[in-house]
Amino acid sequence: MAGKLLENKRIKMGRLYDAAYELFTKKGVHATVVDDIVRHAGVAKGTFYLYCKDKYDLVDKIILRKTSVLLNDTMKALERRGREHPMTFEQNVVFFVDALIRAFRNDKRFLELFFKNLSPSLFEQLFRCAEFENVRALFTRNFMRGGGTSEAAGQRLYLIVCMVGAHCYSSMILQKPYGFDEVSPELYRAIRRILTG
Amino acid sequence: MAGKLLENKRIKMGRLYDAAYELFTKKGVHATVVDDIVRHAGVAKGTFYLYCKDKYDLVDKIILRKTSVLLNDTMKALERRGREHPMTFEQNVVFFVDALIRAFRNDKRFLELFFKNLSPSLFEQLFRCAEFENVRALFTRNFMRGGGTSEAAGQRLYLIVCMVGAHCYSSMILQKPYGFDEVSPELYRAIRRILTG
Amino acid sequence: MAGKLLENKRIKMGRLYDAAYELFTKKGVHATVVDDIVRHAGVAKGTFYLYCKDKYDLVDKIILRKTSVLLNDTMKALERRGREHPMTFEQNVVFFVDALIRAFRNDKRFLELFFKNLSPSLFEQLFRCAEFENVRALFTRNFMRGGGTSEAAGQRLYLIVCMVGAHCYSSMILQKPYGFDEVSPELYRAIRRILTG
Amino acid sequence: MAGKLLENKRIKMGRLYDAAYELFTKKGVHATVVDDIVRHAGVAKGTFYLYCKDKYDLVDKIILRKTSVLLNDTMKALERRGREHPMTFEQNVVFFVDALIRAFRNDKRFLELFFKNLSPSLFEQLFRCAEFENVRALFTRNFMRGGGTSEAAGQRLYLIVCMVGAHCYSSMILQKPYGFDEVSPELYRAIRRILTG
DNA sequence: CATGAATGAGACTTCATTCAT
DNA sequence: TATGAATGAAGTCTCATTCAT
Repeated sequence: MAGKLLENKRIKMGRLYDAAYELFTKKGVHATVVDDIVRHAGVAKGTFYLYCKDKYDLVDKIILRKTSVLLNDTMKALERRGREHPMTFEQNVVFFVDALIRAFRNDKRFLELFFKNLSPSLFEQLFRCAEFENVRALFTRNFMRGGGTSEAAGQRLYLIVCMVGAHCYSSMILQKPYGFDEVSPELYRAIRRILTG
Repeated sequence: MAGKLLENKRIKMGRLYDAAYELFTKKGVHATVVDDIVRHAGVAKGTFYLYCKDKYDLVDKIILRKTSVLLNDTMKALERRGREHPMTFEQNVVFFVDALIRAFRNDKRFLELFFKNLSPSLFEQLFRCAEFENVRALFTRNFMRGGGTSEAAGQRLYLIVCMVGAHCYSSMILQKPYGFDEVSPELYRAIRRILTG
Repeated sequence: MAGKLLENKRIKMGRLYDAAYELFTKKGVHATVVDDIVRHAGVAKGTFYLYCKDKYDLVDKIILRKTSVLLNDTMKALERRGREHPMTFEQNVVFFVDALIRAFRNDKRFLELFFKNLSPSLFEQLFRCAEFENVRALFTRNFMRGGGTSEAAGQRLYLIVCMVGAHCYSSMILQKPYGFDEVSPELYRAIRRILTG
Repeated sequence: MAGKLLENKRIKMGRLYDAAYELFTKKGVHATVVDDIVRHAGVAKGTFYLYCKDKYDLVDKIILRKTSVLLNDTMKALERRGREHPMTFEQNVVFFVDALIRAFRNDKRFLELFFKNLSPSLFEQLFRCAEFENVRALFTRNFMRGGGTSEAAGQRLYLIVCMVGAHCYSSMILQKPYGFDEVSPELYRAIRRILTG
């Protein structure tokens, strides 16, 4: 019995997530009204509030889930690759950055949703999630093998993520002042220069 | 006469800008309603729509004006300083980055307003404004003196701005994963590494 | 259960209709604001828009309903009367005209609301409604018994309605150039002259 | 000097009348905003209120002027015709009705403006205007020559005007339930039947 | 007289949220 | 749990009218 109810609940949530994701990325969060979401999800309006505090809570939940999956997939790919060809820290970072860039290119609407809705509370949750912790641990381990400190590892990775993230957003969403590919040589050069020496 | 009317118009606009800026940065754009703005500005609601298409138009106008002023001030300071102590490209960039960081630190709420409301159309306008053009021209000139190409100059400066901007936002607004000062040594190191070699 | 909800819905609609009718006829449509209507009906503003597209949609709905009821009542009275005393076509028309005039006299404000808000779309709906069809059918039947064509029946009835309607409006609302009763002898004479011969 | 100023005033008024007439008949009175009128007339908004109490006052003025001109022209034509071929009362009425119908057919938008904006105050003014008085006097004179009373003359003419006016409005504007021409034979028959016997 | 920027009441509408069923 | 009608605060925007210039 309980299993059936729980299953039902998962289905409803899933329908809400999918409908909301579709609408948020297509029309933006502000322009998407709860009515749209429940109509597309095929549930009643009251049901929405059974599962989410409000519309913005749902945005956070969606970003969090999507991001976890993205990080997890990338980590798995990184490990698979690492087992076949042992990689340096630098190679690791480049592989990781490439994976993120590819993910964003394939889903620019998610890129936009992500950056437009970063809030302290969401950021907080992101940093607490297990997937993120795994990523950080891996890079720190690798970096320290090369003689660096754990702090430097984290910070350099962080600065690179800042640079790459902002560049993705700027070039893919705002489409100014450079196209993404145009800057690629200088971007990879900058990444290497930050990591080495 | 006409002078008085024009003066009056400038005053009204100014009051609207100031009130809106105060409210947008304090409560956020979404939570600020036009009624608040006009009440604080001491003008009638109709007057608001005499000057702006809507609330979001006013956000853009405010960011545009604030940014122009910021760039302009920084340029002037840079020139003043340059006349006293001739500087290399690297020193120029560091001076400029410092000025922006300082501005953001002094007004974190503007930092937040800025990054939360970057839209393609606003970005477009920013890049067309004269102040921005001046900045780009100066750096390109300086960089080329050191033997680099105009393209490399623009792109490196752009990547640095991406990195610094995202770091400011992340550390000052989201306050994760690092505090601003904590990362400073690595940040300046990264800037130098990107610019040189 | 559903019955209770449906019942509730009918009550809300009814309260809106009654409040709006009262206000429209008292202050005019233009001067009646939706806020007034919902305040008098004791429902929320949102509820108003649950039932009507806008204020003018409600005007149409009210006129349509009132008119249907009026026609229906008159038809029933006509039939009752006809069963007791078989009537000629002419007597039928006079009976009908009398009923309409009496209705308008008793509710001059409805008369005004009706004529001030006749629009092509409302007229269209009026002509499609079942009650109207019944009236037309009855008269045509009666008229043809006297040897006339269906076309002549409809058109003569129509011209009489034009004359009587305009006279009611003119004399009762505009109160110029004649009072209603003053013209009555000539009016009934004109009706008989149009119908006969 | 004074002449020049007066002349100027007449020009302004004329421009306002023309612009307003155009807009009122094209978009309706409600949808026409004072801004539209003054923009089309090429005068300032304040000027509008120098000449009219408000928008509805201007509607009345326009209808009054147009109607006077229409009545006047028709009277003149009637007299011209009467001098050539002496006419009976019945011929007079038919000539007059024909002229009105023709005028409405040529300018259906005026027909609509006229009937949608008949108000007690406007009606009052219409009946006081000299042109209207002339029409009434002429018909009464003619009718009394045939032995009728002045009252009957006025009332029969009035009932005919009611019938014809309502029929024009209904057939030309609402376009229901009959087209204008369809009913013409019955209409003229009804007019004759009302007038004679 | 002429102007048009400023006014501000108030129009219409939306939509997140609640709650009786 | 699930529903969806009802809510009403809050939203954006209009436009007739005024008044300082």
